[in-house]
Amino acid sequence: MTQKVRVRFAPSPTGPLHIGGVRTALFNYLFAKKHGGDFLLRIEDTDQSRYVEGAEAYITEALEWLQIPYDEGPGKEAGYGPYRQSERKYLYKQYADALIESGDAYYAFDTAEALDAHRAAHEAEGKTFIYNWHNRTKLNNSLSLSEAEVQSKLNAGEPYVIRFKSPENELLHLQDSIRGTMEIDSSILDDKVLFKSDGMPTYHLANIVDDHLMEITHVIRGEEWLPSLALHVLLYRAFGWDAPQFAHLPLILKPEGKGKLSKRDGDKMGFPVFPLEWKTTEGEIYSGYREDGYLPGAVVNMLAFLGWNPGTEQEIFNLEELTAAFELERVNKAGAKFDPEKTKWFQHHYFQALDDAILMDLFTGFLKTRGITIPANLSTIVSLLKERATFVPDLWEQGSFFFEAPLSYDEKASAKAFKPNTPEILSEIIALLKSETDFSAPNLSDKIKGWITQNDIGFGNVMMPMRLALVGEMKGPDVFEIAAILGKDETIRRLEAAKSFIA
RNA sequence: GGUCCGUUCGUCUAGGGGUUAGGACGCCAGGUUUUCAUCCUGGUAACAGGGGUUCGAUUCCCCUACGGACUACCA
Repeated sequence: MTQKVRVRFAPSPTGPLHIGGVRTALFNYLFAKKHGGDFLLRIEDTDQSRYVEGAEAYITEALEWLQIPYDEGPGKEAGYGPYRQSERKYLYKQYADALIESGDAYYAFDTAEALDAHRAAHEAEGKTFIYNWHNRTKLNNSLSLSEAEVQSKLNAGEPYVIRFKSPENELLHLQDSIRGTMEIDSSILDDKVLFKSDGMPTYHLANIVDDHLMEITHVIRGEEWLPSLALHVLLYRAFGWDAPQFAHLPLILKPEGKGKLSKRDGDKMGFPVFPLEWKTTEGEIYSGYREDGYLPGAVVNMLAFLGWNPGTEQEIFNLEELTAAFELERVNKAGAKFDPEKTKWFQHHYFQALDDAILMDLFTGFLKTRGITIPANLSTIVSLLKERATFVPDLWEQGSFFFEAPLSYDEKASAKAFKPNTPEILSEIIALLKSETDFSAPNLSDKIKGWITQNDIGFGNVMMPMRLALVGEMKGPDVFEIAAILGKDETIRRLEAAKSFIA
């Protein structure tokens, strides 16, 4: 029987979702959609002390912005909810109890201080303290204590945790869709806490129980979970449940130096590591791709290629194409250094592909916040500027002179372009323009170029001063296009201004 | 320290027992644009090291080095 594919993205609401988490969500989404399955969002908030206000809203907003919606999750109940572990709290204890019943888990009464002391003592001898078969009978738990003692502690309300009794001396064969088979000796495993003294399950228990109850078929998560895979597989076995298929995604590393990409790298190195901007309660701001002007399609495309590739030479993929091409088997094993430059390249591509009407709206919004009056020929201006831009503000950067006359002239350029005879040339150009009734770019081009050739003045002596007069720098679209957009009066005004500047 | 995972141009990667080791980003050069950017063309640049196995290893195996993750009553 083939089960319907069901995958989940299970973040912890401890802060903004970073790019690595977004990629995990994306791969889950792609895998689900590729196989006609469901993509669920589950909030893993079993650690109340780390709960951050607004983090969950951030997660859903980010997924929405990137257009990778979940089929089930908070607010989208589908019979498997609730989807926040804090709201499922009542569920977990019985499963922990069942494990005690079957002998796969036990009560432990060791205090945090006692455990710390053990760790310190071991460390002093250069050894590592592991709570498992080799010392659990010497510690304070239901394996070392008599039944009566355990019962009296329980009755007395003494705090306890429930630990998994990991097997000794067993060679485990673990399967991973990306890494193949791995062998682990169960003797090195420690007896992880499944149920905390505060009445909440740990990640390990809640995760397995929920994945089972929610009928998850494939667990696609970050490589940082690889070391707990053995525990999880053992847990499924202890419950007598079929384990889902696992896939551990490679890490995303920082662009330079060592280590995985972290919160602070972004703003330190000048690129966002978060999809959306995030403000901490302390007032710190972490920049986000959305606020920095990136298009969601570009971010998705970039993320998809971090650790995955289609095996062809195609690099530009929209969400539908990604869905069709995505295969877990083509995900890499090695961690990938994040490259902000490549992200810009994707952004440039998507920006160029942006619908002109949408771009007009975006740019209009930008101009309004600057208090610039919107000219009637804005669409012509945008079409001239678009290919020079990667972000909306670039349009302004590249073409502010369409809206404001230059206040100064680029020093190097003016030293080169403005010569003693320039005022004289400008005067003649002005005279020529004054008599012109057709102020279209092609006509202007014909007339002025004709005049230059006729008088044998040299193009550089006319074109450069003209550009400088109109733009202020040596940049921008064709001068005649600029003049046409500026119109007769403004063009002449700027040429006059340049003339008097030189004189 | 222990356990596990990994290692192809600077970066993302394709490939896989016999290849001129392919593409993309970046960078450099040329062309277009009498400016700038875009764009086009070309160039630069890699199989971590050492042992095996093999007629032949970048590809398979082992070791070393390096990188990373994990090692909480966090996820």
